[in-house]
Amino acid sequence: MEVVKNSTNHPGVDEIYLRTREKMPHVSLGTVYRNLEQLSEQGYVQKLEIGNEPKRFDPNPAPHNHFKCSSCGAVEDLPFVSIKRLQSEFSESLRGHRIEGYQLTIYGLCSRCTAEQGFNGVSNDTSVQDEGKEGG
Amino acid sequence: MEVVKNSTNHPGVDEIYLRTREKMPHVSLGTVYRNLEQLSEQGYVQKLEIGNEPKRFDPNPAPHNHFKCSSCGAVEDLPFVSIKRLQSEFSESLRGHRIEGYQLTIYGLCSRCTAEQGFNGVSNDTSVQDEGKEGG
DNA sequence: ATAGATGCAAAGTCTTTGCATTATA
DNA sequence: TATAATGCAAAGACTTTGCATCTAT
Repeated sequence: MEVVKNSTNHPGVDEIYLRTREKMPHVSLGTVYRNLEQLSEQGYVQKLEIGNEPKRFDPNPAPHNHFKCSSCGAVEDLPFVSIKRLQSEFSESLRGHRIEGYQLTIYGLCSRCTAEQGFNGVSNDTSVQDEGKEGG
Repeated sequence: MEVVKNSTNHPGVDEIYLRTREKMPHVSLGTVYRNLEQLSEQGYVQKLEIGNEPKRFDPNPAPHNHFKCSSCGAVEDLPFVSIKRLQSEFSESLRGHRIEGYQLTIYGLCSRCTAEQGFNGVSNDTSVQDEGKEGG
């Protein structure tokens, strides 16, 4: 089972199921769910919950962040940001709280989709919307 | 319908359904889902997708972040962080990407639960785990 | 033989949808 | 009357679970 997750990017259960069946043609969905759950509990893989999409699994169990392309759907890894830094960002709001972790997903177009859609060649440092705009 | 969301914190569909029924005893779940969907599309409320929990709705439609208490389940609001700042954090990884938005949820114990559980009186600036530890 | 893993399908949770009915302009 | 919203229940997507069977010790 573990080989399946080590071989791909951020597959969903359905993809893992199909890939597993290529090697074990009569494996069942239930088994895939059960094993994936177990593997993530044991820290071999990381369960990803992005929006309300079906779960994905990340072969990298270390905490890190993600970028989700809203065009092609690809999920990329982003580095982990120090919780201390995060906390200083929200120090007023989080006074008295005990922070255990966080989940950050940035949405947008990946570099390939950005290029394809040809937004006047904008790139990372000019394409950012002004904050407070894109939520409404 | 809108009064329901303005009256509470971050209710789930089930809670909104129950509250609505107090005033409109024969409203149906389907109607609640339909109207909530519509209200969030129109920007009156904000749809919240935290982990793989059932959807919640936030009366505040402006983009902002959230803190989820892993003990009592409460969801608190956190201020919005400039996308520009976020981006500078990940400038290397996001080169060429077009950023549209992000979703950040911090997990932990809210101040009430922290106090109740009495973790040696730790507070916001000493309770943080060292980064890279809490994920496994 | 025993303990655990698996296949299969049923069940569960949350959400969406079809359609006749009801309310509103 | 025409248009849109609603109730109700069925259906849908994703996930979990029960149980008999199979595997490995």
